[in-house]
Amino acid sequence: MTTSNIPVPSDDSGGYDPAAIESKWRERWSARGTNTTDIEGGERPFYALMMFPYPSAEGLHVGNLFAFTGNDIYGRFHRLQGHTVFQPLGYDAFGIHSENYALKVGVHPMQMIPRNIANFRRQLERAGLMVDWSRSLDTTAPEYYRWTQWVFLQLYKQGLAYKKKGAVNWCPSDKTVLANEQVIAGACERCGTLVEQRFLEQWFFRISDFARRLLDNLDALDWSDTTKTAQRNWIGQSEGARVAFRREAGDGSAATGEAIAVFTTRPDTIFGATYMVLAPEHPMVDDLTTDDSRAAVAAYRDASSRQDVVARKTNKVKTGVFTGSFAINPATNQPIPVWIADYVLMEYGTGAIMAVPGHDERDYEFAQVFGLPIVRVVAGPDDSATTPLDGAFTDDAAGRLVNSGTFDDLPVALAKQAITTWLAEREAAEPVTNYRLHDWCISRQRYWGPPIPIIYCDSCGPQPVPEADLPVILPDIPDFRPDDSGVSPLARHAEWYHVACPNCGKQGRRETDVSDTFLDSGWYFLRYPSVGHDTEPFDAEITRKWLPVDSYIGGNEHAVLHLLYARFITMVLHDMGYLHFEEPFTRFRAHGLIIRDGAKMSKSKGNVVNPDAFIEQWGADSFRTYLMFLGPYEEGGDFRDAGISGVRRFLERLWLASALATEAGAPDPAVMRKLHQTIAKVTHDIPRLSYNTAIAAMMEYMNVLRKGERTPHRDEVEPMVQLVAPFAPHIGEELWERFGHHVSVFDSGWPAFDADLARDETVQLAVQVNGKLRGTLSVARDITQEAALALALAEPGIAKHVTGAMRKVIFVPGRLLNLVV
RNA sequence: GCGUGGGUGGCGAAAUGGUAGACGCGGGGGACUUAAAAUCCCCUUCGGGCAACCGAAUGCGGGUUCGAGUCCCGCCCCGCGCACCA
Repeated sequence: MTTSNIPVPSDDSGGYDPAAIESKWRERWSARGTNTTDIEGGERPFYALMMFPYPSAEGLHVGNLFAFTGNDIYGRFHRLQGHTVFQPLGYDAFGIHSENYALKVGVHPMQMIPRNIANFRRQLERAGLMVDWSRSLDTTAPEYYRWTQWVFLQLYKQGLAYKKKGAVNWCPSDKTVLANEQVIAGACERCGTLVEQRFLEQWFFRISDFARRLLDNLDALDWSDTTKTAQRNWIGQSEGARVAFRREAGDGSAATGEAIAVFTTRPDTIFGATYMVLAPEHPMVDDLTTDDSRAAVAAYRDASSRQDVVARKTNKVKTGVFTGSFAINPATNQPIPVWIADYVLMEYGTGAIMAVPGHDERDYEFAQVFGLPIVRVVAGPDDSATTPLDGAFTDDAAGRLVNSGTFDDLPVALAKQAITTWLAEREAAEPVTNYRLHDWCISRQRYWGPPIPIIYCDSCGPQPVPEADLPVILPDIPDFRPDDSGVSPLARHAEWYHVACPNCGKQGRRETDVSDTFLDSGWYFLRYPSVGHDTEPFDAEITRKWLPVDSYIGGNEHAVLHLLYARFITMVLHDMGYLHFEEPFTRFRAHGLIIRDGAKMSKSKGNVVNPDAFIEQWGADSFRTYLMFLGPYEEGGDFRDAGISGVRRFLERLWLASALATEAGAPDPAVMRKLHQTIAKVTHDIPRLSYNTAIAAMMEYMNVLRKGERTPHRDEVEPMVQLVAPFAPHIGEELWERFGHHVSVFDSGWPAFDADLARDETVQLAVQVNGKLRGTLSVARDITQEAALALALAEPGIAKHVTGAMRKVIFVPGRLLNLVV
């Protein structure tokens, strides 16, 4: 029993019992359909999307709840502002995570995933999220992946899906394809064997065709700059030139026939290109290799193919071999040797480079190892043409050309253009924009994913599965373990694998690869509002009303790939006329990470927060509010178990104040002033996701409210219930009901801010002398400089610091007075 | 290496160029209680002082400004991402 200076109500309506009111409101919301969105009729639609979770067997992670709660507050706030808010949540349940876990514990994913989802659903419901569960989805359900396959077929139709050989990680001991995350420091995570590259025929999407658009559209999006920058870097645009190096004919002159194309961002350094390097996999290598070099080249290519695709270490010593052939430098007309080396990547540019050891660090290292000539063609401010190089000189901003014929003395920036133009006139170069972005490999030689809807026919070639035949059901096979064939386990199931060719009817074979999980998540936001429409992936009218997504919140780990893929899919569907927008997420914010007691949470450390236990002990409302209070939402925070008690105390005080609130008398103007200042602060902070400061402001208000031995007035408390509701929805509903309302607090509107009520009549004016604080004055808000100055000088504590004549007075009305002496 | 976000009390953190440390945890003291828990009140950046007060302080060194945690230049350290991208 409380013995506070606030008297206990005589008709004690009971203390705050989170367990009781939370289960009450869970049932109410479900029975009343409070969280079900009126998709067709709702006005001012607002689509508040959060990244869907992978339903792990361990259950909901506190990081998931942190993310979802932040989104929930944002969505509930918009609902209170009068929007019809749609806040769906589903499960990203296909993929390597589930499959690996299933393999480890020996439970089939088709049994495991539904169990996990049921557990997630239970935990999510306890968290009090305003999720419309009638429109959930599960990427592993045939009614969902039917349309994932449909998306693949649309790209195929557009010529944006194609097959080519691509590198995969191969463990020679386990004889299986490994995902990149299963390769640790170049070795198989299971057995430790060094991983090799293998080249398999795989499906790719031509996302690189969209590089320019994906880059340019970023400017107009309301995304955080860090996310935009991450995308820009990933797309990796660079301006440069494609330069053709003709092969040397044997007599020092250029041969006719196919030239070697290189991409360079430094055409200005071409006079310093003293050799060339091709990637070991470059298609011209065979042709360029002379008989004398054939054995060495073959050995080198073999060795480099054995390297894993993931971890090519930066600081290793450069290796390579001479092909025996020469090419002609189009600037100097001199023959230069053609080498192969694995520091040149086939995937970037043309797979071949002109090597300028004087001005590129990698080329310099290589030239040092193999004794190749190093020529200076750019001089810094203190260098001459003959200043020796003791490393690559790469400071191009300060450089001028030397040893470059008629281009000597030109600054680097001008020389880039001049030399490109000069070479172009001689048909040896053209300016090009190159992108780092590669095409998206969507093939997975795995079981747990949507089968790629293609049928191979010996007569007709690859044929798309007709849309009417979708979905291509993933069969329930007991042995889903990958084997040493290098193809998906699906290939072992003849009854599934053999199928009639949709074109000629003869026996064909199904594609046995499944698609990347990123394809599942590349379009799911289009599906949510149309869940239940079984004849189409998304309904045109609903999509026009609800999309693009108004607000998207998710983890930084998806800031690059997932968002890029989703943008790409959206762009393609837009171009095909299915969508009226080409950018799916109008606004995106990444939330931070939760750590615990200063360390990352991990099972091995045993410091993983179990949300169930905390909700059990403290209630979901306290747990949610604490998660939002422990740090800035976009940065994350440090979970300390003891910290939650402060938030719980805050909610207890609100409960008590509501129970005591009276309608007798009038509200206190000073309290009302603070209330309206709090309304302003919370209204300002929520859209900025500054939840921690919004909560702090509400706590501050509660501290003001309970000062003095007075019974709070209803008008002082009731709006607080609305402010708190997005954070602590159950107590929000309960107190709102106890104030006599019969509709949900979330349909009650947001408390109105009254600037007149909020205005302070007196302010604390800081008085500085030479910028040092020497006192404060309690003065009228609109005091003049003269009056403030007089008051300040009348204070002995201030006046004593004014030792000489005042040279200057700085006055910031209502804030500060600075006397400069 | 490149990119990116940070560095503020014992701890989590606040601060449109204008009173650094709001709010909360923890700690100390007190009230209530037979007692404890809960609750309430006061104190809590550091140094000096009985105190009024004085001085120092936002990773380090400079600069701009009447005034800098905030802006500029040069460093150091930590987290995250990418990693030979020509």
